[in-house]
Amino acid sequence: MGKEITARSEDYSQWYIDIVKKADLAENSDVRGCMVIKPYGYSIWEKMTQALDKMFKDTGHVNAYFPLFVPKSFLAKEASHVEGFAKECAIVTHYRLKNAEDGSGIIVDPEAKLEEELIVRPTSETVIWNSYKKWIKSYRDLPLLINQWCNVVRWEMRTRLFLRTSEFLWQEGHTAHATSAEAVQETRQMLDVYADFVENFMALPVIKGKKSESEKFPGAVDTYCIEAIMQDGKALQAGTSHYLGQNFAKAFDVQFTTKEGKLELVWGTSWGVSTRLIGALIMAHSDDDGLVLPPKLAPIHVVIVPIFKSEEELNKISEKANSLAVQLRQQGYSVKFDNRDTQKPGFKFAEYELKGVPVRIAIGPRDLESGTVEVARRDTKEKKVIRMDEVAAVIPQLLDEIQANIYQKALKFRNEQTTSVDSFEDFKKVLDGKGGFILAHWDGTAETEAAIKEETKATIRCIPLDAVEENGKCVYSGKPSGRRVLFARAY
RNA sequence: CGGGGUGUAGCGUAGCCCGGUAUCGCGUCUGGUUUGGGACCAGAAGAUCGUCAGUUCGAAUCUGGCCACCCCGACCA
Repeated sequence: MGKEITARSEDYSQWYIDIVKKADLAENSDVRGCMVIKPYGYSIWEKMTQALDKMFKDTGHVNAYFPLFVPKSFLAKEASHVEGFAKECAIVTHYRLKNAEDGSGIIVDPEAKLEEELIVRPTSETVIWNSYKKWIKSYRDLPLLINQWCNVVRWEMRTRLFLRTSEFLWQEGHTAHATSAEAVQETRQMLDVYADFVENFMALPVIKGKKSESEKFPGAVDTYCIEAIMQDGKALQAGTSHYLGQNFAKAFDVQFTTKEGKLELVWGTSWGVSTRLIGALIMAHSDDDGLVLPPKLAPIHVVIVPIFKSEEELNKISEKANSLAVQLRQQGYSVKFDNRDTQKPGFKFAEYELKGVPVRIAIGPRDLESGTVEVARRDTKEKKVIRMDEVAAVIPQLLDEIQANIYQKALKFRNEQTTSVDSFEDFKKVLDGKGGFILAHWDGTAETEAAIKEETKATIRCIPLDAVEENGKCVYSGKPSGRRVLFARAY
């Protein structure tokens, strides 16, 4: 770890990059704005995708795959959608290279210009709704509940590992329904699925809410989101679920025949989460010794580190370690026995702490004599010696405890970092002081929202779904407001 | 695209003001001693100093062009 750089220091962003690199999760690619996700980082993504995919299937969705390329004309069909993405598109204009006539190397063959340019998908609404037009004819074809795991490209000006890269991995659900009510319900259901995942797997509390008009997804009628808080007090949008109304059905002319024989436009939703969640996981839980992974997403639950002087000693320890590993694996845990003789135990301890492995078991000569092991937990750094025959019973309990503890710690932090303010003075004071979430009254206008953003860099993260109705005055304009909304500076 | 900055070994850097073929740390390799919290000692390998041109007997250092990257803004999961 950097000497003076800590989870709360001003150089938080450097601290974050340090953790990503030292835990061996990812690195910047030589390709502009792109990221190489290394095996350990990818294994965390796999844990996430497995859990999410199961949740999607459990709510009736199926997976499919649609093309990477979006014809320019598709994108243009929904006016606000193009407008929203136009500034960050990668565009394919040619389909062939050739040797330059002057021998200067390989060039784009000017004769191989595409009739119509292809956009590398920034999101797939348009390609998918183009298919839906062909697939949906009758009420019997609805609802259509499809998810796709893929990569998308958004040509961002400035990028940051996991949080914002030109290309990223994600999941995008696209559904079509016969009624508005059903589509709204789907939108809300998937928001709940995301909140459930982030809270129960990532151990990160979130606030569910609705985006303001200016923050909503281009092409959506309503955008719902979950907002989490990071250790530096900034907010991070962890997932979004959009109610599309009939916007894309109109744009792609997707109509169905109702039971009554009438022709109607279908109602849509879309929802997604990305590899950004890995960034959230790091920024929410890591400490100055590295990553802290919640057990439910840890690629390795338990690492066993032998402490030995001779090969003979290692053999004796291996026997015990392997039998422990077998027991734990039978219970469904992922166990690594690190018997390398090229690194010392102290080095291994530090390395697995960097990687956030929740539980470490050390076995040395002393333990062989007394029939014990040393168990250390990553979240609190506590160590205790237990009998070897207790391991199979103690570890599952300990992992559950760690999962719960990490969540509680994050929840406590979130609560401490949430402040209600009633004046713009306090608003600015809190923002520049402790930061975090601010609950304040807002008059509901885009002008006020923009003015606050201009003056403070804080944005309306969401209008919380559980906001209590209370009469108040907008902190900026003094006009009446019926509820508090959530402000913060955000990633 | 505006404002600022930086390019020196696999990584991080010193040297640049005031020209004389490059410093230190990490890592790597070899040998030995070590091994219950990131080992130590000794040795070795590894850099046409981003790039092109200019000034000069001589350029990492001075001058100019180009390229790349980073930071701050605008944009964003």
